[in-house]
Amino acid sequence: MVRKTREAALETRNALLDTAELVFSEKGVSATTLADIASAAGVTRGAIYWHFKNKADLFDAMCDRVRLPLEEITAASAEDEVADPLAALLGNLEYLYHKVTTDEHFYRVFDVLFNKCEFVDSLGPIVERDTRVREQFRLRIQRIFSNAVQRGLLPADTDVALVVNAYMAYSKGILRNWLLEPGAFDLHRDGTRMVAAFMESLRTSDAFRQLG
Amino acid sequence: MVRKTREAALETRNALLDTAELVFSEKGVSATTLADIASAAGVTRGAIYWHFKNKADLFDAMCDRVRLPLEEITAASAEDEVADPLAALLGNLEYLYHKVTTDEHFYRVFDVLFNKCEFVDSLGPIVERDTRVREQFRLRIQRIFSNAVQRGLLPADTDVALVVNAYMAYSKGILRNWLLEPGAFDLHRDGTRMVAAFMESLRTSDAFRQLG
DNA sequence: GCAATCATACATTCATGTATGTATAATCAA
DNA sequence: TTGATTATACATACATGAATGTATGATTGC
Repeated sequence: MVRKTREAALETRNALLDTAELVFSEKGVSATTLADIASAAGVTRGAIYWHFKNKADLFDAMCDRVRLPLEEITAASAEDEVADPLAALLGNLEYLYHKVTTDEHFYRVFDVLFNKCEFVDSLGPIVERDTRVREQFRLRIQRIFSNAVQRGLLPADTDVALVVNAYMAYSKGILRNWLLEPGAFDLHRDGTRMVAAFMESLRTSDAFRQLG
Repeated sequence: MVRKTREAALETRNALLDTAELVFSEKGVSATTLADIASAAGVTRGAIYWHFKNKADLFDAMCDRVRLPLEEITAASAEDEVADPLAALLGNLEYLYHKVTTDEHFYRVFDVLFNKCEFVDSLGPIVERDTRVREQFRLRIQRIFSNAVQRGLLPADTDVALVVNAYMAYSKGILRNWLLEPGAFDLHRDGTRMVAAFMESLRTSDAFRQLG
């Protein structure tokens, strides 16, 4: 019983990635063996080694299925020309929160990335790319808030660097805590409320002004 | 060359825990072998198996050196009798941020706990206890904010549950992001500013009021 | 016929746990 | 005080299992 059509091969590849999400989420990345994934997917390790180089490569491919559509979304949001950059940023985040709550792939992959794997060099070039992605993300957020200051949406003496770090910590912390306890609150509704309050406080609170 | 005095034995035990912090932080918990820790500490695995049952037990003891003094601090803050519970909470968090930036043990253990280990059952009863600690923590935060509402420090229609989740996500996200990039901002100064702005926004923002 | 898509079999490495050895400190008897 | 005894604090050696990577085999589409 050996599948041969290219369609069927892609099917098993996707099934392997689906299963990897599940097993990684349950047992953690480093604790799961390739035999675990293979048996859970109803195949043997031979199938895995045919489609992927090793566990790191499989992990990488699993992340790509989430990262690629996510990059399209954030890239699609025209950053400089938009009238209200803060509202656009909040809208993007709201979409992410919505995606994580409704798309099981997003949910599991983020769960694995945040709580079920160790960000050390053993994962190969994954950590490096994550660092680069984070730098890109930081620059993008920085531009958005600077843009908001220039447009008068935020006070002129806003401490943009502080705001950027606060936003990254808050938005990520909300997602991360929800993944740990999905029943604690409604990520889409309440997460958006939290960040909306944060956006509001940028205008009202003196704590975000530059230190004299 | 075999040490024998109880003093020397405690010395090697502490040295093992110190080394475990370093190696765990560098290679991740599951990727480090007991031989790694032993050789880095200048002993053999025999020393580890004498002082600890296995890697999970060693990990547990490493966490205890941080958890125990931390519990003393939070327990020492009288919760119900304090005049301004929000200020006391902020003070506690500021102390934690201060500790993490100045005490290398706190820094490394939190780094390991947040970014260098997988919270799965393979760590034994550690995950269960972490869940219990989180529940206790949630209850404590809940009491603090409810107390603040009753004392009129926060609006009467404050959505306490939402505030609790927001505080936990924010305060933890700040710490976690700083651990990933310690150079991004000053945790003690800026982290406190961020949470102070959050506390302020609880009074001013409508987003934290209960939904009609 | 060949090449793709797996399954199977095998060799290697490696971490763990335990068993044993050993030298010294602590304890105690005389 | 001293010598013998015992438990301590490790080091060393060994057995086991398990995961990996690869090599090879088998089957089928093209």
